[in-house]
Amino acid sequence: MLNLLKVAVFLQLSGGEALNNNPLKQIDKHGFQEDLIGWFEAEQRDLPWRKDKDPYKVWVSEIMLQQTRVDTVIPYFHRFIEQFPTIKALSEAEEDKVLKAWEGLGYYSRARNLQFAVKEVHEKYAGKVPDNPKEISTLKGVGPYTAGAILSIAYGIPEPAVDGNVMRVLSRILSIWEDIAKASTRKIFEQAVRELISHENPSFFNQALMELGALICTPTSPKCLLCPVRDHCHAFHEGTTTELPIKTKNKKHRQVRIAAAVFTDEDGRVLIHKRDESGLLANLWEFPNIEILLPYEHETDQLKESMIEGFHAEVRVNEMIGQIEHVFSHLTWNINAYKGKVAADMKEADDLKLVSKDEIDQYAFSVSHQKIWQKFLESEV
DNA sequence: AAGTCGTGGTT
DNA sequence: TAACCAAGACT
Repeated sequence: MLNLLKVAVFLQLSGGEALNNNPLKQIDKHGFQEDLIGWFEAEQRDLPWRKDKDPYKVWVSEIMLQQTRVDTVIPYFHRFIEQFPTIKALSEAEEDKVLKAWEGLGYYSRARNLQFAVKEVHEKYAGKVPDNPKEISTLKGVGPYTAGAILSIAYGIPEPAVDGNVMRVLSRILSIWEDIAKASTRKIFEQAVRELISHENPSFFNQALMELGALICTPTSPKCLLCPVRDHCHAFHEGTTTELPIKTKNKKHRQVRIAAAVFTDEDGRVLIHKRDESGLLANLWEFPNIEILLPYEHETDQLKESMIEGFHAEVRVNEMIGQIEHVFSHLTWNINAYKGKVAADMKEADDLKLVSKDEIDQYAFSVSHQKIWQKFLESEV
């Protein structure tokens, strides 16, 4: 017999109005769950973090996947788990090794927060990842999404895991016109998931919503004709799939002018500097550089002066080796890269080293500084 | 609430 | 090609 029980999904909209003043969305909850999970069982991608339910591996994958594409994460995940296979292994690793394993993946505080939290699990929780919302949410780097993802996927606990996919998919299915760019909107979708989630298989339910968003219910040109739950989709029936979700656009970011130099000594060793422990590219290595303020004059002199003030390093700045544009999320670096010379007897420190060219690849650099190094190598040919 | 925090792929 | 986007968290 068909189960045509309709379940009212009450949405607590922003503004705190009473529930019965809000739009009421009706959906065949069990039919939706079956269609969604059935599709996921048949069509899910074979991904390395889906081979078992090890909470540590689920955790690592979820951190890596934050704002990062699956195809990008896969090779990083393989290498990371090979190098740090357990909570104990990551707990005991040097931070520089962890950052090196994360090199190129971006959002580097994720790596440091992950290791910090893993140490806490190792010491405070005897190496067992917490299996409840309260404790797991206290871990550094584990926010509402990641907490729900680990709890549901690794432990089968019916907690919402609302990411951008889930908000896009459910905004269409339930016809929710709230602005998903607002932080407060996530709660509306969490409440919707709490009412819709399968208690028999919360893991597949959550993963299926995200998989559907990645493969079918895409931001542009959703493949509605292939969608396993289009019969349940309000936007499909109303013809509004291309209008949802509502997402206000962000304003354009600022430009920052940078002068950087690869300084070598008489032995060909290269001067590198470790960045501050907070802020942009925290604790990564870099080639000495400064931000150039208006009126953009004498930048090589400014760089030389700052090397003396900052490091007591006497340097000479020579020819430009390249101009690099590097785009971050919220700003763009316009880098003028030079090469130069530094005295071999310069005083080194924990955050300032002279290393041979062959040793460079042992240090973790951002992609922006890898581009500078590339220009230097080209200039040496 | 809004800005910070990376990178590479897509449109 | 410039803008947008991708399994967010932190301040």
